[in-house]
Amino acid sequence: MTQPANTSTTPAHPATGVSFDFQTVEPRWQKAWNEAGVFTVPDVPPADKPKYYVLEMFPYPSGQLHMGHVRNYALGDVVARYKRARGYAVLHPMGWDAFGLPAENAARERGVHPQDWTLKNIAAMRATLQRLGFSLNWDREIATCLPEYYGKQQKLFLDFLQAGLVERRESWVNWDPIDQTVLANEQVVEGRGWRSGALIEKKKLSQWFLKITDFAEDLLDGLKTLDRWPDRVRTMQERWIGRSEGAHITFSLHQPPQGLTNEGLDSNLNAVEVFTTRPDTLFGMSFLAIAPDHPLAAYVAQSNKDAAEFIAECRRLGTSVEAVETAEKRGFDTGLRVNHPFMDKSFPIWIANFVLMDYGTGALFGCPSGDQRDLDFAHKYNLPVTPVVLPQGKDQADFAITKNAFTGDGTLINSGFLDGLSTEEARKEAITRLEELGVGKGVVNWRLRDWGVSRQRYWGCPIPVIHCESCGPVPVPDAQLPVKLPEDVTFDKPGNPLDHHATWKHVACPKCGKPAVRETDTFDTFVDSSWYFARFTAPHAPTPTVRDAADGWLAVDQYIGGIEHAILHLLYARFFTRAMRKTGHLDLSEPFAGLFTQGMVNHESYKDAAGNWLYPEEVDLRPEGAVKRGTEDAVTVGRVEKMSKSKRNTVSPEAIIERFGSDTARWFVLSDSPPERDMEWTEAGVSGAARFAQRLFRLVRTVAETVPAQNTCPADIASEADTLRRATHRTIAAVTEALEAFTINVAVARIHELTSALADAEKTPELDGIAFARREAARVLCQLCAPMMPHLAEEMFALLEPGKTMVVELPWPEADPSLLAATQVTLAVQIMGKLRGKIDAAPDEDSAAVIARAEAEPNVARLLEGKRIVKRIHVPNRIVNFVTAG
RNA sequence: GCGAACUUGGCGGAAUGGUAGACGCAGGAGACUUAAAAUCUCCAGCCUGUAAAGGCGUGCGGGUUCGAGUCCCGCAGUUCGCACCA
Repeated sequence: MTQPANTSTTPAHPATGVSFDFQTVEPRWQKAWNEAGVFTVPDVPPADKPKYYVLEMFPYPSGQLHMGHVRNYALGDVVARYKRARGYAVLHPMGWDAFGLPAENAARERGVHPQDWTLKNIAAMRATLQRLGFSLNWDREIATCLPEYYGKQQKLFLDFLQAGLVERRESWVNWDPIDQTVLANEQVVEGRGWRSGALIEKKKLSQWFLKITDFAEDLLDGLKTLDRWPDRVRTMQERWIGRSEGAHITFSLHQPPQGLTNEGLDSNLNAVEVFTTRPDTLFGMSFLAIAPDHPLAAYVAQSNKDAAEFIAECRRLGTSVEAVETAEKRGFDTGLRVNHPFMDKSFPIWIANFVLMDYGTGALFGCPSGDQRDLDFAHKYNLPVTPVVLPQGKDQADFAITKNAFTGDGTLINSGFLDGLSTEEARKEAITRLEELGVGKGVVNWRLRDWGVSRQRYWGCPIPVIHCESCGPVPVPDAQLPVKLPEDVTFDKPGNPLDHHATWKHVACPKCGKPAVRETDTFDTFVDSSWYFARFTAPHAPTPTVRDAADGWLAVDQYIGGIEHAILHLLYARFFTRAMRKTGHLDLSEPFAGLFTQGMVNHESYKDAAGNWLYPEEVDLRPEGAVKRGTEDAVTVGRVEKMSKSKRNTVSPEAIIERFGSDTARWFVLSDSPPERDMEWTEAGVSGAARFAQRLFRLVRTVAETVPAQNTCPADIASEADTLRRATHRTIAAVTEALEAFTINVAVARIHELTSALADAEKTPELDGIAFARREAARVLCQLCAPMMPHLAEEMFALLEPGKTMVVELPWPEADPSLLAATQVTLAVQIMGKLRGKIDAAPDEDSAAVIARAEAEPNVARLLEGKRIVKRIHVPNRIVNFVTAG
């Protein structure tokens, strides 16, 4: 569906006003691009071009595009337009991450149906994106909340189920006893439900899990191949997956505890299995700690009220790791004891609030001298501390552990048969001995847990399963897909509307035909975003993917989004890709070959005297201080922070486009700050960007109107013309390099420089060759700024070369290598590394001549007088450094 | 608490181990204008000095090097993530 480059026409009459009239010009070029179909690509990439898939993380349709989106999509559009100009077939689609809690909150708060709310938001945000002129394939738009998308997701889930990648098991959720609903971690504020204020409890529910741990090793190994990902993201994922080598150790119970009988005691409760990465410190043990959710804890609680009370308290902490780990370390002594595997000693079993049931075996042995948490715990409850690792260079006689545990490597002491061994040797020896005794073994443990995907919510993709009393959970047959969300739901009672829907829920079992009920849970919205990049390659196909399309376009060559997704979303998408390969939907492991994480858009915050937050448009910034517009009341300027509704420090993209135009908005978010870093939105900055756009437009228009066109460069040109030509070609090289390196702020700076050079040339319009050089510079400026300010670029180019092709159809300019070489270089002359003068030299000039000239430089010669030069260092074209003595 | 990163003029930032502060914003001086806006020209890290020049300077403290914003070690501050927000 792409159009040949020479068939499109440029609009007949570019703006004729005194300056760049963005309000009429921008929509006109958007129309011209669309009519020429320049951004449309086929489902299977064309054979005559290399393909390039650029994707920005799709937005959640919250209602309004915000500046963070503008920055994200402006960055992606620079890449898309640049790669297009470099001759690639570019896939650059857009969609909506349209399921999620905010739609349900809106339904409960304002009585609007989640679907209406979402679709309305999508329409508003799509309009803004289109106004911004991004080079998107709008014919590929998807929304995850439409059955066309989520029905295919249900198919994927059933295929995963078939392939053994899905399991049903119990797990803990945050339960709000008043609202009778499950809460997300973010809905739990200081241990209470955000709406009801009730103390929340952990509750166990049967839920669906995707077996991401099946791929733990592969997900870890795959990170090594992702050489176009930021190191920090790879490191974070590596830590998250968390491969650790250690041992499982079985501690047998010392004696049946008082008041407890073995009756009802599971055989594995006769012993406690722990995981440790430090079997070498086993002789330093002083207690054994189990998670509050450990089966043994539950067993103790049956007959011990205090234990039950302590466990209940721990449960009120909620399910987030952060809550558990920041809470004060507390424990409860069960009175039970375990035998030490190597020593004839027993140690107490504590229930401790910092032990996680989800990690390892939910139990650990405490070695206070070798672990800070264990040490703090030991001090609090008066448990003994035995040092077992002696740091290098310390003497055992005066080595003691007081406030700080020693976690490093050293030599084993107080450790029986391990004494004298290194930490590493002791680890191996301890495991060998445990295995010989049959009470332990060396294991690889993963921090990564399986992915619980069940959510007790309405506004999500229904999980396509039917529960039958006789058959158990039964997959919905393919022919009955998609399982559509019922639209006739109400949010007037607490809980999930699907759960109390009269008809939707009750169906016949597909297997036996008896009455059964649908699964009323829906998928975690991370599931939706785990495969959308693949769906974009064949967005309207009846199957989740079409292999020719997916194989042709994937992997995503450049993925762009916020650092906040560094772990979960990216890891889930990497897992889904593997699972989809296993089930035949895809044929690759790594979905995102290149990843770029952009920073946030921040803004100053403002407060009036009463402490109320003010919107930026309510404030006048004056040199003598900020005041409230209209009232002149003093305003306190707060810190620069992430734009947020609660602080009212937001700027609406719509308003900015209205005032300054899309190109200015785009140019500003790309200027100044490096894309990966946070940027500050300022009024002064955006008006500066607007001034530059107008200035560039005026300069190019002057060239178009006053400088005659010339096809070839005259043989003899004035040095001013040569200077401009060199600036032009250096800028092509520099901007190209900057765009390749994603340092777009540097590309912007180089374009500023060439603009100034073109302005300088206006002063000498009569010189030989200057006309050619000016037209060349103007044309190049159109092309170089086009990825950032595409409308302005088209408008200027239409003035410069009327009736020809659009910039969007021109190939990227090439720098002439003969114009890149410097004709003269300036070298710094240093004495002992301090700058003392400068000299000029020919490029790559002979060392001896350069050094002689440097030594003779007056200021250098003066300072060298009476000193002995011991070394002369010459770095060609850079510096000369004299090392002196005495 | 654990994990990851970031820190350079008044501000955003630039800088293959080689002239720190490119480019921009804000500021100052001047030109144009009846005036303002807009535009254009010039100045500008801090300290001493008329100048020439010199001293100091990339969060703080050490180290490697002829030479460190850049590499190494330690510290502080800020930001992000922590599995049911997306």
